[in-house]
Amino acid sequence: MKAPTLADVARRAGVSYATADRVVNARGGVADARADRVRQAIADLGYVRNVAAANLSQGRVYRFVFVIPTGTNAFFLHLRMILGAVAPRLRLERTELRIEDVAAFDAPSLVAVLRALALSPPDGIALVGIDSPEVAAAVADLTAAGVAVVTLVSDMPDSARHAYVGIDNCSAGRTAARLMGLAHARGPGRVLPVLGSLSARDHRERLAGFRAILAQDFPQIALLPEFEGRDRAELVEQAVERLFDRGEAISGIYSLGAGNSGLARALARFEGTDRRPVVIVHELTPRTREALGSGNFDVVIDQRPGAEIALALATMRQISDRLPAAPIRPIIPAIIFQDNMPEPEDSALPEAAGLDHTTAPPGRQGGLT
Amino acid sequence: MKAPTLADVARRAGVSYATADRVVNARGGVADARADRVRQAIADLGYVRNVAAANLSQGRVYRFVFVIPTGTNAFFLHLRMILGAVAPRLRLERTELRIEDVAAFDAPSLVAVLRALALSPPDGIALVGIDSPEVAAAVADLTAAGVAVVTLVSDMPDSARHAYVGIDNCSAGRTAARLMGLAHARGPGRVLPVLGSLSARDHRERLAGFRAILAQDFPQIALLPEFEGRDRAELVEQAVERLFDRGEAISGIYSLGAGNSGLARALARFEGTDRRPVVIVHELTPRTREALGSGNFDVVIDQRPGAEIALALATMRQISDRLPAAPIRPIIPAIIFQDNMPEPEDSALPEAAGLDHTTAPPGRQGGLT
DNA sequence: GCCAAAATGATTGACGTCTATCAATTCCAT
DNA sequence: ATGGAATTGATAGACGTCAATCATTTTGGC
Repeated sequence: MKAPTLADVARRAGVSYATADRVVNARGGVADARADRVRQAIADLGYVRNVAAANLSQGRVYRFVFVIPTGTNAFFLHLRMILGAVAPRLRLERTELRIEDVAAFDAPSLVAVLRALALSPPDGIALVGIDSPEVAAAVADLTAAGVAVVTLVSDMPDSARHAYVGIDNCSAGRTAARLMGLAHARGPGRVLPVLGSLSARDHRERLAGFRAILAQDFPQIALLPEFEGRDRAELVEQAVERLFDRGEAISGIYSLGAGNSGLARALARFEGTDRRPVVIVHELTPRTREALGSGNFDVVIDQRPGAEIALALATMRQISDRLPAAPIRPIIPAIIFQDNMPEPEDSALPEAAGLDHTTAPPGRQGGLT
Repeated sequence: MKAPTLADVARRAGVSYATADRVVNARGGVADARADRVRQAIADLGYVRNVAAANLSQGRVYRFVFVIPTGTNAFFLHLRMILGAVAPRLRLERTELRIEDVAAFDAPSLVAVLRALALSPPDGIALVGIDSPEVAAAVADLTAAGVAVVTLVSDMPDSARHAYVGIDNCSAGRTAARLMGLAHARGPGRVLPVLGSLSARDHRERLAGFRAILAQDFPQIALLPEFEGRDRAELVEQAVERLFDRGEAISGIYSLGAGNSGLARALARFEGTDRRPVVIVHELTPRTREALGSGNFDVVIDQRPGAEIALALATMRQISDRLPAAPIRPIIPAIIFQDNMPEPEDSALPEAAGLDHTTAPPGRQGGLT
C-alpha cells in the first residue's frame, strides 16, 4: 500500500541496490541488459524517487538564477522587487535565488551572461527570451549540462528551453482589441498602437493579435501605424505629444510595451475633458495604477509577475527533481480596471496574516498535564 | 552557513535534544523556564524545522478533504473534475485527496459532514463557506483539533477558518459593472441581475459591488430587480423567457450565479439579430464556453478553479507543516472573451509536455564510459 | 585458459526528525 | 528526611536516498 522504494525496485529487477542506484543516478558502468531490467521494474512498480529523502541525504540546496534586464523599465523593476521579497521565504525551503543583470533587448550580452553561468552551472535559470540563434545555442548547452532552463515573459519556442512561463501574448493582443472594440460601441475611431520593439517576440505577438481582431470584428476602427518607443517613457511621450499637436483624431491607444509614464504625461492635456482616447496598456506598475485610479487609463492587462515567478520556480524545481513533467499552461493575465485593482504585491507582511503555525497544535497527544 | 538543526537549538538553550523536541512537538512535561529558553534559542537561531526530514521520518501522508456541493452546478462539477485530475499526481507527493459530498446551500448537512470528519480528522479540509453559526462552530472545533481549515469560493470571515481561498467577489461585481458600462458606451439601458441565492455570501457581495459602480459611474443604466434562480438552469430560463415575452426592454444581463445553460437557451431567440442584450456571466464551463464562442455571451468572469485548488492545497500543506503563514491573497479572476479562452483544464496530458526528466541528466559525473 | 577491464554486489555512514524507552535528577509536600 | 511525582537527559532505531569503498564476479580479447 505504500510507495515502493529503490530497494523494492532492485529486488524486483533481481539486482543489487547498488546497481539500481547506478541506473537511476546515471552513474554509468551498467550493462544494457541489466539497466533495462531496472527500468522495467521502475515502470512496473511505478517507482518515484522520494525527493525529500534525496534532498535530505545530500543536504541539497536549490540554486536558481533569474536573468533580468536592467534599466528603468517599471515592469522589470517590479519583477526584481518581488524576487527580493520571496527570497528570504525561499531560503527556508533550501532554495537560493540570484538575480543576474543583462542589458535589455541585447542578444550578445545575454549570451555572455549565459556562458558565464555555465562555468558553475546553477540548478535552474529563468531568462527573458530573445529570438537569436546564438542565445538558442547557449540555452542548448545549458540544458545539455542538466540545467533547468525556463523562458520568462517572452518565449523562444525554437530553443531547447524546457518550458515557457508567461502569458499568451497573441491572446492578450486579441483581448485588448475586444476591449477597444467594446469601448467604441457603435462609433468609428482611429487607434494608435505603441510598442517597445518589433524585435521582441512578445510585442510582435500582441500587435498581431490586436490587429487580427480589429480587422475581423471592428471594421469601423482604423489602425494608425504603430510607434516603436523602445520602452522609453520620454520617447513615447514625445511621439504621442506630436501626434496630438498635429491635431490627429485619436480615439484609442494600445500601449503594449513599457514607458507608460510618458504616455500618462502626454494624456494630461485631456484632464477634465471627455475627449480623452480610450487607453489600454500592459503591466500594473505604480504609474499605471495611479493613472487607472485617476481615470487617465481605462484598462491594464497585467501578466501577474508574482504568479510568473511562482510558476517559474515550481517548474525549475520540478525539472531539477527529475519528476515527471507537469504540463505548463500559460499564465492568465489579469484585466484590471479602476474597480478591481489588487493590493500591491509588496504589501506582503508575513505576520499580517495574523496566524502563526510554528508550534504544534493540540493534536492526538495531549498538551500540558 | 547552513540551517540550524534542532540539535543546535538544544545546545544553544543548554538543554538536551529530548527536551527541545518536547517543546517543538508540544509533548508537555517541560518546566516553563526551560521551555522559554528553548523558544528563545529557536528565535535566536532562526530555526525552522526541516519538513522533509520530519515527513520522511514518520512516513507521513497528507490527508486533505474537499467538501463540495452535489448537484448539476457546472462549476462544482468542473471543480470535481480538476480534483480528480490532480489526485494521481499528488499521490506522488504523499498527498491523498478525498471529496466529500454535501447538499448545496444547506448548512445542517454541511455541519453533519464536518462533524463526521472530526471523528477521524484529516490534515486539512477545504469547504465552501455558508454563513451560519452552527457551521462556524463546527469549523472552530476542527481548527481547535489541529485541522487546517480553508474556505473555498465563498468565505466565512467570522469563523475560525485559517484562510479564504477564492476571488474578491465584491471586486468581481464592480468589474462586471464596469464592463457593462463600457459596453453601454454613452447610451441608456436596463440591466437585469440574475443570481443563485442572496443567502450565499459570494452572490451577495457580487451584487453589492455591481450595484455600487453602476450607481456611481453609470447613472444612465437602470437596474431591474434581481432574480433569484437557485442556480438552477430551468428556473433561470423560465424567468428570463417571461421577461422577454412581456416585452421588457433589457439591454444587459449580469448572471452572477450558476444555471447559465438556461440563460443561453433563453437568449436563442436573438440569434442572428443585433438586439441581444449584453451578457456577462460567471464561471467558464462547457456551456459558457460554447455561448462565448458562438457570440451569445459577451464576457465570462472565471474564478479559475484550478488556481483555487492549487492555492488551497498549498495553504493546507503549509498550515499542516506548521510553517510561518504566508499571506494569502485573493485569486485574481480571469476575464474572458471569445478571443482569450484558455485551453480546457482537462486537456492536461502529462506526456503532452513532451519532456520527461525521470532520469538524471549528464551532470558533473560522466555518463557511460 | 589467462589477464585486465568491466560489471556487479555488499555494506556503511551521513542527512534531520520523530518516537520510544529507560535512567537519572530535581522538586515538593508531608 | 523521605517518598512519589515531575522533569530532564541519553540514546537508539527508523525513514529513503546518496556517495563512497572494497570485494567479488563476469566479460572479452588473445
